[in-house]
Amino acid sequence: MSHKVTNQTLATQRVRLWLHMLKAVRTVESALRERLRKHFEMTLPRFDVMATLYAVPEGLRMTELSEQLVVSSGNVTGIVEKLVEDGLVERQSMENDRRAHLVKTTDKGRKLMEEATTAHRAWVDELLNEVSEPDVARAISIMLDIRHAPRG
Amino acid sequence: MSHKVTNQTLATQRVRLWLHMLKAVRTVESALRERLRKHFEMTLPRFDVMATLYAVPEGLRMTELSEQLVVSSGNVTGIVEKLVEDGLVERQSMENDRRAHLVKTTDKGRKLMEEATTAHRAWVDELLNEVSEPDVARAISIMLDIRHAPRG
DNA sequence: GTGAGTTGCTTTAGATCTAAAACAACGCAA
DNA sequence: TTGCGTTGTTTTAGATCTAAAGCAACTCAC
Repeated sequence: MSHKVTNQTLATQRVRLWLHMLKAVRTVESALRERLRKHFEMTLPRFDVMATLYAVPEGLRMTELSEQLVVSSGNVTGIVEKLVEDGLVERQSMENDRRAHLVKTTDKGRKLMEEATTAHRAWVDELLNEVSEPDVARAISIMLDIRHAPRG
Repeated sequence: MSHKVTNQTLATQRVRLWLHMLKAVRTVESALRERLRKHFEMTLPRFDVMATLYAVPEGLRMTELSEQLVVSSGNVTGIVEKLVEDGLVERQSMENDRRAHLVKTTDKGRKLMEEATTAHRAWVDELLNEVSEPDVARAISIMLDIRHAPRG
């Protein structure tokens, strides 16, 4: 049955892809982490939160942050706490729902991210330098396919 | 200058790709973590180490493990320690280099991984189900490009 | 209105992680 | 051989992370 054989091979290839995705992500993360620490004395998770907030001046709720970043809500609580201590973000209670908090960057935070996002963009461009424009588009589409696959 | 504009757009697209890669990886990791815990009472990092060792019966040194998995050596020390406690792997001192240790799966570990790798393969196949065969090949190639990019 | 279920977030316990220091073993030039 | 830089791992301190429990606020059918 060539059908079965084909599927098995495809499954094997998908596992291979998965492992390569993991390695690629960890390699890039490692490079970004090192540079963020060196140039901005900032950790990668904190930058990720800051960058997400920097892109949305109105601010985001904790839940929205954790969904955007695909991390647990408890995790976001801790990171935001540190960022508040550093004066980079501020939390506001929401009038229509007293359980929720709106998190937004402070002036200090925006000032920092003005430089940090520029550097980050350049670093990512450099780290993904080998990926051509058509491949970038194709890869984005594939990553979206993966994320939106029907979950059993 | 169309050259500059083109490059800026490409840089922006590369950042977008990077963010999509992160989300895709975290989404798949999350699904795998949940299933590993449910079906095998095992964490993802421990499975990753086990799977790497399971593929190499002769065993691997700590450094080789950390390079394969793209994690710090200190991290591997901790994970392997837990796996030894669980009787899933064993450490042997190497005769030609007394600093190094060879880590290999035990019978118990191989027995477990016999089932676990099968399930894992099926899960990954399901989670990446939307990715066609040509796209899988393309994506693998792109991931390799990223990992082997010249590092500044 | 009110009680049950849901939601938004924090807390807790415990497992990863990294960076950097510490150490012992190695290798090799002088 | 002896000194010294390198290598392989572990240790340490501290920052993330997740899962799950805990809590308060919200919703909505009754």
